[in-house]
Amino acid sequence: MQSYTEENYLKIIYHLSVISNPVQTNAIAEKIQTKAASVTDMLKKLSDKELVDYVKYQGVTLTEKGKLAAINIVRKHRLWEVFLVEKLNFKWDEVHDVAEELEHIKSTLLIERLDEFLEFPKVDPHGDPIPDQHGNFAAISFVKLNRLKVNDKGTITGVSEHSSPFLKHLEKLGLTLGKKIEVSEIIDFDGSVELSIDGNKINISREVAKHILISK
Amino acid sequence: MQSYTEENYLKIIYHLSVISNPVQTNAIAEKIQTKAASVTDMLKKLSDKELVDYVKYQGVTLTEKGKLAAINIVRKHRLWEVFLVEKLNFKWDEVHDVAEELEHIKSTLLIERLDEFLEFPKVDPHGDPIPDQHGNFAAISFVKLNRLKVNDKGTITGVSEHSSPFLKHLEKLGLTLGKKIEVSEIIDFDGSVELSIDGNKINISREVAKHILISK
DNA sequence: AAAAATTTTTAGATTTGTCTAAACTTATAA
DNA sequence: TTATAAGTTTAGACAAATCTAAAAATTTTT
Repeated sequence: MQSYTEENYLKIIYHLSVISNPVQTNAIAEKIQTKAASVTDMLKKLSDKELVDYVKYQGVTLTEKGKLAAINIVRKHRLWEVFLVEKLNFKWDEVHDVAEELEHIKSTLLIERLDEFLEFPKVDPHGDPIPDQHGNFAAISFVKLNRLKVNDKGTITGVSEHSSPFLKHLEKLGLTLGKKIEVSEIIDFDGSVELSIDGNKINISREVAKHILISK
Repeated sequence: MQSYTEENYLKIIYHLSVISNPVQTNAIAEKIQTKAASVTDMLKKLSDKELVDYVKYQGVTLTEKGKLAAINIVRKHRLWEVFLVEKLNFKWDEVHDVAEELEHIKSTLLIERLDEFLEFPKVDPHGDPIPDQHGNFAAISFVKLNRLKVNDKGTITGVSEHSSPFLKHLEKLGLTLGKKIEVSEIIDFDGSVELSIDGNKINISREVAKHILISK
């Protein structure tokens, strides 16, 4: 069994390893809001427990065991987010911190019953896929909104940025999951994108477009 | 704000202080599964934070601030228990350990929304009252089943023992919350009680009867 | 390929909560 | 009222997770 802190490290390493593998000490330190020296200490510990493969100065990779543990935490986090939004009327920008705590509750029965109660959701309120008990994800295909061409259509199915200000901004613009959009113009000057949504036209910056995931 | 451990101490002191006040070091040590020396250390810390009044060798009492903190944890514990039983189909003997973890999740919004979602329950699955946001309990009156006389009638409204074996035993006998019972005989020899319940007659030991709470 | 910059690790200290063993208080009994 | 027992506290140590400062390794630049 892992401690609360160990679980957080595993989860962060998991998320970072999607971007680049092996994961660097400093990258972990930044995400976990701690110092590189503390990360080194923890990596040794996780390595002793065979949750990560760690080579001094070279970074870490999750072992199969570590990866399973990490995915399990991600599963719990995302199920709790669904619960908060669907059952307790939280907004999608309010769920992260609470789910961050709830994800560490240790009870297999609890999480399986919660999954059932929520009717086995496949994605969380940000469109991220929820792995099943065995750690398998349903394949979800999407493109970033900034990659679309003029006249391309699609549905908003996710976001790649989870900060509250960003999510509130999208909410205000009506850019929520499930909404259908069409690209009406791409402004050369700044790369910003003009969209049709709900019959209106709105302009969003390239920076915002980058973090909106679209499926056909 | 209190740590996870501090919260546990406050909760235990609260429960013990109902039985005898001030609360003794050893009583806490036993409940919290630790050594008296560790308790002494923690009492000093809680005293520094003005959560308890602590006099060396004399025991502790919760301050108003400590009592509010403790009741808030009890509130969260009991609301989560209701959630587990009502929404996730946990049995009443399965909820304690999970609620023990859930009670430490820090989010006022979460707990107020949960309360609303559960439609403001007044009691938990064991019949214990759930304090409101301000720490007020609804008055619940009851007598212990072993105090009833022959022909006395009443409804099971609570239990004063929360162990899984005890609760499973009651469940097997059909002695669950809300059930109406009538005392048909009290056996002098061992103090055991014969009850009518659902048209059947059953015999329960005095020890079991002591922990069943009855209201008229 | 040596110098400079960046990244990472080590060494030693700190905090929280725990422990054992010994010392001290209070309560009980002879 | 002294002796004994029970309960509590102190002193000193330890494990987990963190930190700072300095040393070491790696990468980048010149």
